[in-house]
Amino acid sequence: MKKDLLCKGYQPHDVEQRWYSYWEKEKLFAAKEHGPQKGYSIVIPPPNVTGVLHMGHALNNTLQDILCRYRRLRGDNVLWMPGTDHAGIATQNVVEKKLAEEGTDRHQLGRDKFIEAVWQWREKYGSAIINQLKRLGASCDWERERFTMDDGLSHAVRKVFVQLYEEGLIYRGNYIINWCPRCETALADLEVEHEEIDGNLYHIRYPFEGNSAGLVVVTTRPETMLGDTAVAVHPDDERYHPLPASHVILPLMNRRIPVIADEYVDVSFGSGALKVTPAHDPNDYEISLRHNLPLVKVIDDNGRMTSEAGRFEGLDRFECRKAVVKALQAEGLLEKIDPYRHSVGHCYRCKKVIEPNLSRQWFVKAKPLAEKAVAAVESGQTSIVPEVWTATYYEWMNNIRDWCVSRQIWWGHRIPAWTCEDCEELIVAMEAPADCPACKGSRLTRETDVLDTWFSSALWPFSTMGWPEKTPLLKIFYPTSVLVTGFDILFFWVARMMMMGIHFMGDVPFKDVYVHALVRDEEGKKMSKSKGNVIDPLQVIDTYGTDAFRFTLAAFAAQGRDVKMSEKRIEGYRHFINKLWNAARLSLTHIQESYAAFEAADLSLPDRWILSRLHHTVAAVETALDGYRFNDAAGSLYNFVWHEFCDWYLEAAKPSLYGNEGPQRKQAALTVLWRVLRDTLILLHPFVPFVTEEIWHELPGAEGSIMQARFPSDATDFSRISPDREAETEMAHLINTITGIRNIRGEMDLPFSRELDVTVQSDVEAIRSTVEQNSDLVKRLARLASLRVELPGKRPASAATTIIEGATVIVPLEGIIDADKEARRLQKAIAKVTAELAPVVKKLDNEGFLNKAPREVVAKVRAKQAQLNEKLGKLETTLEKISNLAT
RNA sequence: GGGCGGAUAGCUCAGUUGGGAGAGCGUCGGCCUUACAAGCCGAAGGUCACAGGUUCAAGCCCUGUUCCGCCUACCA
Repeated sequence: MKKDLLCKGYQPHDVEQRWYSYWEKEKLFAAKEHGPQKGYSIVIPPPNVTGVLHMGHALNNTLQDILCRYRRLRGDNVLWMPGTDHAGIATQNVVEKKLAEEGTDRHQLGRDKFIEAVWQWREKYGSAIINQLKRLGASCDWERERFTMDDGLSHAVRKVFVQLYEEGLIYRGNYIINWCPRCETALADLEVEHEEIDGNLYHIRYPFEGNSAGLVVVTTRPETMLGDTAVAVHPDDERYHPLPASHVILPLMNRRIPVIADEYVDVSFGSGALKVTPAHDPNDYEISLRHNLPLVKVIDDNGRMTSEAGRFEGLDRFECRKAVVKALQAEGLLEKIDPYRHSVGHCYRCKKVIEPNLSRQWFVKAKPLAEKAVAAVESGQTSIVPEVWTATYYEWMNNIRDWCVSRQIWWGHRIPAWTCEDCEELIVAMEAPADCPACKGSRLTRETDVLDTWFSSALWPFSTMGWPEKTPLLKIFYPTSVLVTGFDILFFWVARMMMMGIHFMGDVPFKDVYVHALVRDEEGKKMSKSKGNVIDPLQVIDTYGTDAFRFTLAAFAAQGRDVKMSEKRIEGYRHFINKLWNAARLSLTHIQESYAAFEAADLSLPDRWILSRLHHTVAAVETALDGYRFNDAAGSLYNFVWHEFCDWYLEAAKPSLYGNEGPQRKQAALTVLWRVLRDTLILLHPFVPFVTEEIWHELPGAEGSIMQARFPSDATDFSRISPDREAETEMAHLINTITGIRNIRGEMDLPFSRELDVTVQSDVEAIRSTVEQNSDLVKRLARLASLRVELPGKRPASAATTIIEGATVIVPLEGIIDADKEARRLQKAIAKVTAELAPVVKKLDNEGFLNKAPREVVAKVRAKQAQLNEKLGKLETTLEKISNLAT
């Protein structure tokens, strides 16, 4: 026995480090670029370079790793493509914060220097999350690690941009977009988080010219009134028939603005009169186009009031709101303020209130791309699992709007567009043009905007594989086998990858999309730093070990339900790892070599039984993983290892293993034990890679890494293990007998140290012979002095009795048992059987059931009735006997 | 406003074509039985949210209600 396994408890720390470096050194994660094997590929959802590993990453990457390790065991050529995302806004924010601490900012540095600083930051901190993924055991092909800003991917981004522009699928224009005054950039609609906020509805009177009456408009953002260029009413609104006046005077600004009629106005809201601020509201902007209204921009890109805001110039937008309200009150034009709960958009990066703002931006025309992406799912080229998400996917895709892809930040892929200073020609090209193709002028200025981060990640499945080159990787691994992701980025990322993949590769980016749940805290709340309910995966790994953590994640990853995580649950699965460890310790004290084949004739009933159970477990794990039912796979393994292998098989096999039954039996038991342990380790390896690798190297005959093993059902010797129904039935008889005796022990307070004499009576030949042939086993596991097996007949009056299927277990306890107590025990059992019998009888009394239910169902219920009746009869007889003794 | 999901044992949750209500943790009782006290053996505990319907049969299918949660939306 090796020294590592002397430890009574599994110690994960050095084990994890040791084997991870071994795997890397041996290049066991590497995908092959040629060879006969089937390709299986996953691209990692690239974490932000600024990121630190959180529970979401842990779940996401554990599931991917399980799939990759499983497919390797199945003999596939696996590519798990790793990498990180440059995360434009997030990274820029981090570096800007750092600059602020150093007393400078990006404007002082200038664009080039700033970008250099970001790259430096990335060199220094960008690999943090990669190392954290390694601690999780992630078996990515690290030598292929990519970054969305590296040369190859940047080239792909430019290529895609230029082609889309040339195809008319990218355009530039002035529109109202979501502007974050904090980040000083435009955002896509998706990047705005709406939140219900308690605000106010301000009713403001706009007087007519030379007439104080005027119209009342309502708004939640009074500061925008400074930019109003009209008031609109609905053309069918009779209250305003005919229009009361052609113009009103905009308060505070004393601007004369028209009253117009537009069908957009909702007559039921407020007074039915709508203030129109074209530069700061998307709907108002649309109205302004229809009526040729001027645009007045009163809020600048920093959220401060512009010179167009008159005396409010320079005020912050929220300060201005207060000032405007105060000024209106002073002039008696503020009719009232009602509390009003409404939804307000916030920046998904910095959480500040976004401002709809008019500016010139670049857009992707999404509709034509989305249509094909919808068709691909409808036709089944890509399946979304669980299926409920397909509806959400369709819903969004079918209502998709153009995607604003330009960002006014510095860190990102700079848009490959140039404007000619002389003739204003717009040139979009892969490389900087030498001169203007229209006027031959040489004064060209490059677009300063960069692209949305999600633009480059939309290309991830093919850009990481070397596109636009025709690489072997693309040939073997595109489309990828599955994308594993959380539903929170279904639109941000998955949908856009679908669009880009289909458009540029002519094929979907993945065959399956497995959408997993979110990890929440134990109360079901989203984990967040501000709530303080965050569990740090790295700390969990330190405390409980990676394997325990991974198994917990897998066991709770049921489809369609969030994972509620608590340390207590992880602790429970640590016990499981330890159980496995100790089962291996026991096994390895006996196993001396690899035992290739077993002689069927030498196998005991428990031997045959555990091999049969192993067969079923292999099938269950396979089915579960093929259907992304990780919790089912984990559950099957947990039950097999703990309750079948440890609780029954190992206990049953001990005498054989210790040689008490002769060398032949010992050899047979060792052969089975070796085989079951080996296959169990392989089955478990995708879930708990470290402990299985550690044990593997102690297992005689196990060559190399467990990663190179073959999955049991694919192994050439697996056919010798087959389901054995006879063994399962016979073993059930033994388990029933032993459990029956233990039950009596427990309920009659008979300590384990007290050996009992037991009689088993049965009129079923098969049961009698099974129990008889395995009487040593029953005696040992039930702790008996003697065991008699006989036909039903006489029995001692003073005894405790348990009725099991097909037999009666009798524990004579002359002078020791309490007759009253036994009577109560029997009465309880009778009550239980009676309760079970009721619905069965009811069914059989029902003619409809007898006529219409399938024959086998009726037969099953009849058998159940017979069995329960027999049990009930026996219990009643026994009770009668004992009652005669009771006082 | 639109859409989706959830409600099963004290807690957290499984339950895949409708035919036996399950697990883990917790609780209670008993065990130092030569791998494991991070353990072993046993027990208790549920009108499957509520009200109807379909069916011979409903946790599962249909309708409605209540309570949570999430996504989505340009009514100021």
